[in-house]
Amino acid sequence: MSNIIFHVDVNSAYLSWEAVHRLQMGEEVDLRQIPSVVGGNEKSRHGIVLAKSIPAKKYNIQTGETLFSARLKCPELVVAPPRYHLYMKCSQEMEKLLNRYSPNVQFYSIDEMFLDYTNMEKHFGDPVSAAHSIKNRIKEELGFTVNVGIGPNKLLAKMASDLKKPDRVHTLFHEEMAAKMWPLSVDKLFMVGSRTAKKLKAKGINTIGDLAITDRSKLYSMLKSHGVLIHNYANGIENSKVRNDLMPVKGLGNSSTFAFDVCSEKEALMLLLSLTETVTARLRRGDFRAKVIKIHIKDKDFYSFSHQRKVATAISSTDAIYKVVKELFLEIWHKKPIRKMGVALSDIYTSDCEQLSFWAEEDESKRELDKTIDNIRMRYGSKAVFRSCFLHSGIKPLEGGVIDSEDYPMVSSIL
DNA sequence: TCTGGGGTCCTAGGACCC
DNA sequence: TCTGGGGTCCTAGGACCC
Repeated sequence: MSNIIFHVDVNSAYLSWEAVHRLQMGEEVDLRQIPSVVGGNEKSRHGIVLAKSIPAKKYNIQTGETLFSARLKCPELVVAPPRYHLYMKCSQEMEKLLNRYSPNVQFYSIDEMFLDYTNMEKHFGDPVSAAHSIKNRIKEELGFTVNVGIGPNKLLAKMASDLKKPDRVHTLFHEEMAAKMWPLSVDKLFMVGSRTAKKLKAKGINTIGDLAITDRSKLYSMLKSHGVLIHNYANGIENSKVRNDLMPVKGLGNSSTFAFDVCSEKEALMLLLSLTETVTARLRRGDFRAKVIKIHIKDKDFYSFSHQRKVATAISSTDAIYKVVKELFLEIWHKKPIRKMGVALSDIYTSDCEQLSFWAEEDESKRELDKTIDNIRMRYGSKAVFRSCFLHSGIKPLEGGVIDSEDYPMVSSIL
């Protein structure tokens, strides 16, 4: 008995959601019909394309490129600032709608979901009809279009949803691979990015079909385990389950690109403290502790480097983690102006299975204080309490995280 | 007014142990 | 005397995804 998996992919997600919202707000022009993008704030150095309309795509505007370069391609380009909270809401509404078609819906990303349609025919008909029903209901009830890909596993369903866009249903079963997937350029395959594609093409492997018939041992010697993975994918082999439970947290981090390069140690440390506050609050919110603390820095020339340390006991307090963050920073920073910094935590443990240790108690009183502060922030807002060192510093006490358009980070100088 | 943020997984190489 | 081999753990960096 074979599985039927759907992959639902919102067409130009951020841009579609922005367009729908603006129409609802009474705006006349539909962003989807004109060359437009959702893009970050250039003054705060977040000026990249986050999503593009289909007319913008005709100008060869790419997701991730700078707004500066996008405007060179299309001077009349309309740029809309992002509204992440709105997009989260749209995503949740779509998930709710999909849950009416199957109890097993996996939230894969803000704009992509898998739905296990196996054994659902008796309720909603054959897969293609059900997919059309889903697609059309999303359009009618929520106002945006999606592609639905249907396949025997998640990989082929995802590849199917990526075929022709927008507002389409495609199937991609094993017997259809030769016609629908193998002629595509190898970089269209999930998990073949630009680096791998370049290596493959250098060896004359240009299409997914070429990859499918390449000798596995050759791919292994070229790309190690990743070579075997993409060889399987090129042949439609993938068997992970659609899972609607939450994935266990492996690590979490927050980073920020600053509006100005940071040159002083004092300012850098304050920003790191601010990032530490943000990420540790998230850690504690999940009732987690971490053993590995990592910082990463991107300097003014875009050169990136990182430094990490594993501590003996899993910790979660702002102070204990910041102490390590500070050490790490002082060990690697060589005075070069900083564009971006991040703090990331991994090797995560849940508090309930804590191995009690003599040293863990050091963190206990701090943790109580943090808990109190976390609760105040949750109840009265993130600005209700903050460390006095941030007062008049020009630095946000909680740096990092997604930034909505009305909430620009403003880091000038502490002097 | 040029280049985001949040993730996961893998590998190379060094330290260290027996 | 002149250079093992296996194993684990750790760090830094890089690949990929959205």
